[in-house]
Amino acid sequence: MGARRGGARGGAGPAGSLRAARRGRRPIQGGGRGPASPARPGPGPRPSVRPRRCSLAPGRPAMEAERPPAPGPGCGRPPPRAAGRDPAAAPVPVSAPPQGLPGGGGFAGLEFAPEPRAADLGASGTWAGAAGPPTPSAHIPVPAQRTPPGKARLDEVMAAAALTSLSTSPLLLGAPAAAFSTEAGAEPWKEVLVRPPGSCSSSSSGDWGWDLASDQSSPSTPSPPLPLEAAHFLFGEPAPRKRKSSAQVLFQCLWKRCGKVLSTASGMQRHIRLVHLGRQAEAEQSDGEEDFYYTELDAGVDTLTRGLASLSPASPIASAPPAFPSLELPEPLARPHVWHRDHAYQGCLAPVRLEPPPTTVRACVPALPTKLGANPRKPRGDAKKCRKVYGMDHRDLWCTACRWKKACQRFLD
DNA sequence: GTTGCCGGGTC
DNA sequence: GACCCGGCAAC
Repeated sequence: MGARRGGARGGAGPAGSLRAARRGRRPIQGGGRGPASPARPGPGPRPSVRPRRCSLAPGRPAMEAERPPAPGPGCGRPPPRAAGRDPAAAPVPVSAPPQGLPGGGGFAGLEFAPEPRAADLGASGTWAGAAGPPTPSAHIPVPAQRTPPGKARLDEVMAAAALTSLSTSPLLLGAPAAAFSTEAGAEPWKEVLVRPPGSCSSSSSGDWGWDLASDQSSPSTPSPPLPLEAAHFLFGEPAPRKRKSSAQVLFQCLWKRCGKVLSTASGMQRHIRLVHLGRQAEAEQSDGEEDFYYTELDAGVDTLTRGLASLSPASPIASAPPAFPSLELPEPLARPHVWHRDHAYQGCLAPVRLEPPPTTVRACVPALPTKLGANPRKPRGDAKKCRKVYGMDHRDLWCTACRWKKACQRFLD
């Protein structure tokens, strides 16, 4: 390290030479400093905005590795991996798992994936019974042997109930099948998240939501489709993990006594703008600086998630959310990760998400009264930073702020 | 010793 | 404003 610095500035002789030294270091910026910075696009001018890969989950694999076994009696299906090795399921052909949803968790533990694909499954004969065609069950062909015999009935009933409720849900009726297709090349979350910034202006088309706070007082609100997650809350069940690929990102308003949940960031911003900021929808271009307080409730679990409990009390973020009215998400779902776009560093915001360019989505709470000045220096976050995650060797993967030795913008605390 | 990042400098 | 880094404090 010292050597590096020495080269940089230590020999600072006359300004000219120093400047020359710096110039010489320029190409380094990408990583010349480190031993490797292979993938630099070119010697051209430094791009102000660099293509960023999705860094949602630097540690994701680990996360998946430690995914807990499917809990409880609700669905006694063993995890897919185990299924392959289960001697009882030995005769199952290799092509078996349509259940091969990674993580096996399915949507809130309800394994409806097989249902829309019943035809395919039938063709490939992958039903665990394997003895014959899918059983002419009342509603859906539930894999019989996947569960202990005693629980099969319960599963069937639950699956039927779930599907019944699902089939009546406007959301799901309207949702493309891709939303629940497995891999199929479709990444449904993209469709949800990567919406053209302007597209949200066309009425309230895609934005459904409900107001947690006002629900109790304003019965006129059309009851939204009950998300499975919510169903699990209501029923007091621990919500199993959602499938990652279908991770449904919700956005919850953090304004006091609001708690509104919307499905899109743009919708949430519009909600905040209209309801809380009192702006008209067209005002989004107004000053380019707006404060939104909302958090993302994401079923996708990543290592950045630490839950609300782990927020340091000194953290402004911790004090930001006024209240989560009644929404007590199980830890893996409550994702305090909030968006922050920083003008200065073009800090990475979580990739893959498009937001109205001129607005600033903030996690910090400049407008709310906070204990300012208590700590001149921000307490060090315990999140992994770019340096730690990517290492010095991949400095070009760091967020800009990290490269500039500023507060990391990618792994917010 | 390492790491995050503030403060301040250069361009 | 973008970029960079010395140096400090937290770990």
